[in-house]
Amino acid sequence: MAKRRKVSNLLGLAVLSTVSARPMHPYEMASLMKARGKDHDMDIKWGSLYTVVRNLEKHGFLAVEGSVRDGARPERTVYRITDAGRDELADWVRELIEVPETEHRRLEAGLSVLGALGPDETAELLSRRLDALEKRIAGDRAALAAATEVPRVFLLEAEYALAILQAEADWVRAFLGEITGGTLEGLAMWRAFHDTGRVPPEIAELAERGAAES
Amino acid sequence: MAKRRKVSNLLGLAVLSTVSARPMHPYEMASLMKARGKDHDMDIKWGSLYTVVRNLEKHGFLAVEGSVRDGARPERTVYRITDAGRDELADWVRELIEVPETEHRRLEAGLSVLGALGPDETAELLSRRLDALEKRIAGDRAALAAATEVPRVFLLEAEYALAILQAEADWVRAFLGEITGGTLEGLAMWRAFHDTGRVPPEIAELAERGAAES
DNA sequence: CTGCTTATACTCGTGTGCGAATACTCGCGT
DNA sequence: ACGCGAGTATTCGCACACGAGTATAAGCAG
Repeated sequence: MAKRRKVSNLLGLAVLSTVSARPMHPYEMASLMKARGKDHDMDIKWGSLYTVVRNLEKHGFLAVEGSVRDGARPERTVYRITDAGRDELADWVRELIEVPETEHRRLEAGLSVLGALGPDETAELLSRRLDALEKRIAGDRAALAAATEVPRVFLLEAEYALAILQAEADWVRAFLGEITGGTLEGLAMWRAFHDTGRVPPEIAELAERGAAES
Repeated sequence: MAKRRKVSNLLGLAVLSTVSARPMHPYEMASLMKARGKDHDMDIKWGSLYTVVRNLEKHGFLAVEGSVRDGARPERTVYRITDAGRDELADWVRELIEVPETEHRRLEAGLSVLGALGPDETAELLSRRLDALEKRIAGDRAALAAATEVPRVFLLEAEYALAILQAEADWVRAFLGEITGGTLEGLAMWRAFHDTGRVPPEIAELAERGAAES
């Protein structure tokens, strides 16, 4: 059980990584993150940024370098990373890389309550999802291909995200095929349940047991 | 921009889906969810349960059916779903199925700050991750295969989760191969950066640009 | 040089997620 | 007949996330 982080918001990881280059003030961190596509994988919430920075400081991962007054601008507090901060950063990355998360995918949640929808509507929705997915995949793939001058080491996240997106699209396509093709086992039951609100009781019980794994 | 839900915690979705069968009190909902593998995809936080139920009630998706005193037990409040609740449930599922989420994967975050680790350590960590992933996949696959009496319609989430897990494992395996095989473009640079903390400045700039997609 | 927009830089307040504590009851072993 | 652990059912309170608001400065159009 990975010990709970003092600061658990992943924005904190991005902050640590960003200030590890040189001391800077919060707004600059955010700008830098935004400049590289960081906001793409992990969108930056302004409200959280300052809270997170303050917490990182409280736990000794950041220290106040000083504060700069630039003309009449509001005073900006400049932070630098501490040794503890570097350790935390490394340790955090290690955990993220080593331990496969128990992901909570939204589609998974949706699929688990599909009873609320009928098969026909589901098929319709899934086909829209598939369209969106395919557009996104095409766009991302093009962007990746266009970045020829950038060494691949810097594009790993994007490649990984693309692979997962692709797997999702494949799964959705296959499932959609089974609904429209009528080959899905239990399709009739699903339709009946949606129309009448009833499910054969012995089946209901099976469903309870069914998902209770390992 | 999918309109923000009044109650955004996905636990609320599970609650709505569970009480849609018949009125019940919060603890019973949780037990039911736990009984089917719901806690597997979406682990139930006791603290959140009562908050979420109260919020669902506040927004008119649940209504108090009454309260039952069973012997000397503390009084239990029984909730039933309202029409608005059924609408919300259906609408929510529609959104989850139709709209591909901007997922925030933890591995993605890790990969984006890999600079903090060297290639060798990364390879080591990834190979551990791969082991864990493969064990999990084997286990899930076996559980799925063992549930022959359960119609597939009830096992969709598990199948989907498995497909994604498999894609992750594949990607990790390929990436790991590139590190250990030395075929990863920019590997030398990565190693140099980790050892010396320096990166050729023109490359640094490229990296900034690189990830800034569409 | 005046008024508008956009960027800079941050603070505040609200809601809520959730760990931990509480308290009572039932069944089982001894 | 009694103590104890497991199950039942819920409350509390803190810390955190983050939307929305604030205020000033720079750029630029007319």
